[in-house]
Amino acid sequence: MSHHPQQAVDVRERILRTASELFYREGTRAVGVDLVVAQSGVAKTSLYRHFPTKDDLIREFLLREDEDFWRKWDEVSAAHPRSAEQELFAQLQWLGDRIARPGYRGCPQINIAAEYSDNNHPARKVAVTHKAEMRARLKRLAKSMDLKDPEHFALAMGVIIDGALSSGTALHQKGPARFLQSLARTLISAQRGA
Amino acid sequence: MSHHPQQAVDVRERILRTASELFYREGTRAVGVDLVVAQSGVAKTSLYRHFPTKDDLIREFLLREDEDFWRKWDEVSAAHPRSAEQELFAQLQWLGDRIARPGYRGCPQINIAAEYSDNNHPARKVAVTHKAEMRARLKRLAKSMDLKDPEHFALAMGVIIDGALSSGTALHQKGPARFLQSLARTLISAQRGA
DNA sequence: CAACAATGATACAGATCTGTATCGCTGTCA
DNA sequence: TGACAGCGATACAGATCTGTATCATTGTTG
Repeated sequence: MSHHPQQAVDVRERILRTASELFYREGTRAVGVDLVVAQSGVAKTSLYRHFPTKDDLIREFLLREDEDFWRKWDEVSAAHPRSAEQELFAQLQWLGDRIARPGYRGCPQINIAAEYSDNNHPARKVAVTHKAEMRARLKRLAKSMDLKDPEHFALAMGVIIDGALSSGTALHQKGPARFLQSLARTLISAQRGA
Repeated sequence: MSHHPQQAVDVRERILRTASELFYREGTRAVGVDLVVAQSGVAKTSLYRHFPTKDDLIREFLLREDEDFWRKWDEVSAAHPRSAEQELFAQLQWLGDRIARPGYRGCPQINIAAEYSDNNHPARKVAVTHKAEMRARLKRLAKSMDLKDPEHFALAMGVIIDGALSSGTALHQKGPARFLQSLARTLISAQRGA
């Protein structure tokens, strides 16, 4: 804690940042530790001092993604304390924007699940937890909106979000980003009307 | 053609079958050609005689997936000549069943896109074509159903299908399979009512 | 039977990948 | 000043991966 020299966290942080960018852009299996070392400008020894194995580094990469994702989510949530419906559309707004960004290359969690078939891979567990957290939050929002079946709404909305995130602009063209809110509107009115 | 000994197509077929199963189950980057050779019981030389590079083999794997997928689709389509709506629900039925199958490990096309970032990878092009074909067929169905905006329906339905296919039962539990038809019903009635 | 085409078996080249071992340097702090 | 912790640099071990070279074997076909 306070005994750690400042240099230490800088090196660790630089490695994780560089690795995260490369892992997301190229895929974790396509990026070797030597490339991470070269790009981050640290010694290979330092990488293995902070991350025992490459799998640990990959896991930390996904954990960082998780933190950033929910931090953003919480910010947006805090900005819409009145209406859960308004919050949902605001969440879908920045999700759509993210998908439409130039460097977007799919959902990190889904990509990891595609790269590693083993359910016991440490990074895969992080991915599973992420999706469960998403469903829990969607369910909470559905309850606040007084929808008839919050569980059903959360699962359906989760599928829609995954579909938009999964391939993004790569397999689809500009499509997914614009349809998130449209689909949510349809789902909501279906659970209100009749 | 008629000059080819029968053995030739058998060997090629055995290689492709084995590779396809391994590639889908473990991921293409996780499976080496040596494993394909060992599992299929052929000589390594034979593999490289029929497939110049591993990327070619991966591409053929996705092409085969494509063939099987649309053959199944066409069969179901032929079984429902009267109502486009009935056909759509039948298509979503077997898609849902496929997702719920024990060995299901995501959408092959999305998985390939996750594994290879290069847009010029031969297998990726097959994946992009596959998704475009899916949208085209959905749009045709939407037109037959006399929906207001077939293009919008096709894109939205495509996102939903991708979401259900992408992570399947791995990141979600039993969810996606059951919601395909439910979501389609909601979408359709939204484009009919009012 | 003889020519030939396809396969099998094996060894190997060359690259790449994860992880380790070793040593020297530097800044901190008692 | 002197012990020490963290980092950098380099070399390397050991495994794995794609792709090739070589040669024997088999089955078909004229």
